[in-house]
Amino acid sequence: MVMTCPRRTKIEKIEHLSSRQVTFSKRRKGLFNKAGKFSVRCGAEIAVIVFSNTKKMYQFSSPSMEHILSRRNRVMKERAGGSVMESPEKKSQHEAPSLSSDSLSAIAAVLQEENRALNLDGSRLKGLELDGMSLRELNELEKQIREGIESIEKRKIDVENYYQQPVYMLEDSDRLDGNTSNFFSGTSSSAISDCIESELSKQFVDTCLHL
Amino acid sequence: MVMTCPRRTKIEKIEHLSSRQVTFSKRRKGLFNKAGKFSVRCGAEIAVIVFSNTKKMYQFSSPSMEHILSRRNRVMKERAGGSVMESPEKKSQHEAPSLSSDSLSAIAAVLQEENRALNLDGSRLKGLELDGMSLRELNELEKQIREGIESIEKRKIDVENYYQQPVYMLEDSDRLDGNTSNFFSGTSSSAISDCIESELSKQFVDTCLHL
DNA sequence: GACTATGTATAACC
DNA sequence: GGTTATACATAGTC
Repeated sequence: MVMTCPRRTKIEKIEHLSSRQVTFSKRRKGLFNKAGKFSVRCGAEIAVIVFSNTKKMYQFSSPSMEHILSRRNRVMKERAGGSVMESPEKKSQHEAPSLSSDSLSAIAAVLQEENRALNLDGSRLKGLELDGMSLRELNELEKQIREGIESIEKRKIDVENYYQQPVYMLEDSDRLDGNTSNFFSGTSSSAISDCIESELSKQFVDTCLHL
Repeated sequence: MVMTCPRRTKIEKIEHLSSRQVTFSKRRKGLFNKAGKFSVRCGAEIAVIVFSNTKKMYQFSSPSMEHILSRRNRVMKERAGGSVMESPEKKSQHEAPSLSSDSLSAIAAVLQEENRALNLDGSRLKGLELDGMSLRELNELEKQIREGIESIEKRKIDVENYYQQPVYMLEDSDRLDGNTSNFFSGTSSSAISDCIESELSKQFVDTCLHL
């Protein structure tokens, strides 16, 4: 019988390199596992990004990483907008100032990155570019797609009924449809797109950029 | 003496709303705490982003979130660049010429529109924003999605077989397991994006965005 | 990489 | 929000 145990309560960097590396692997696995259970059990969306000492990157996310990061971008943009417009006169919008070349290029760059992410998301929903996805991610993707099919089938029935029914049924049909998009209500483009639309100040652009 | 215990091994969504919310808080705290200790003990950089059912966002990160996300962007960028079949000349690119404000606005506008379209595409593949689609279009969409599922199922089988490979494959398998998307097929969105990519790459993407 | 003694997280109760 | 019985994670050893 061996005296094997984690007796240390001290949270400090592990000195010995090799044992630090093995601990890294174990804890990473544990953390990702915990994150996964958390997301399932609480219906939450979770993303975890880890960089090891050896510069290697690992990531876990419950829906896709791109999805969560873009959702975060949206939130950050809202917050930035809220805090920037904190002045009492926030209703009185300034005349949209033209953006500097720097801001524009920054925006273009971010848009480009968002495009890349959106493209990847879209491709994967079509079953393309699946390289590098874990089994877990694939299952998640498949689940999402199957939910999508259900919505589409429902919608098809609605549309069929629409053709077969007098006009006064239209409203109900639309209501039903409105309920269909329950989870992602705010699917209006992206944070950065909005950014351009409202032509916000350079200050805000900088906020956007600290993704 | 009460029989209080977490006897459930089943990992499924908690039914009751209020208990799900309290569990969310507890688990979130636990996860963040664990992430923090992990980062200290292993000298790793960690970022965690959580969205609750109630749409609230929480985040934890060991250095700053911005630092980690920008580091991730850099990695993704490298991977995308690495897997793209680059023409030999492409390495010796021209000195990025600075673009006029006007051209940048135009580029941004195009990107924005592209973004909008991509967003809509993605949403529809998820069964959202189906308003205004004809029956024929819906059928087309469904067909595409079903093809996607087939690819994914095939891919899942591949990945499963991958896991069953002998030990010498383990290193790669571990990377897959860690959800590390090791190679990103860097298919740029479109001709326009490609064009912009070359124009912007050095000057803006690298400099401004730290991609 | 498996084992296991011990530490830690947490689900149901108050 | 505190407590506690149990499930789970993990550090050290083989």
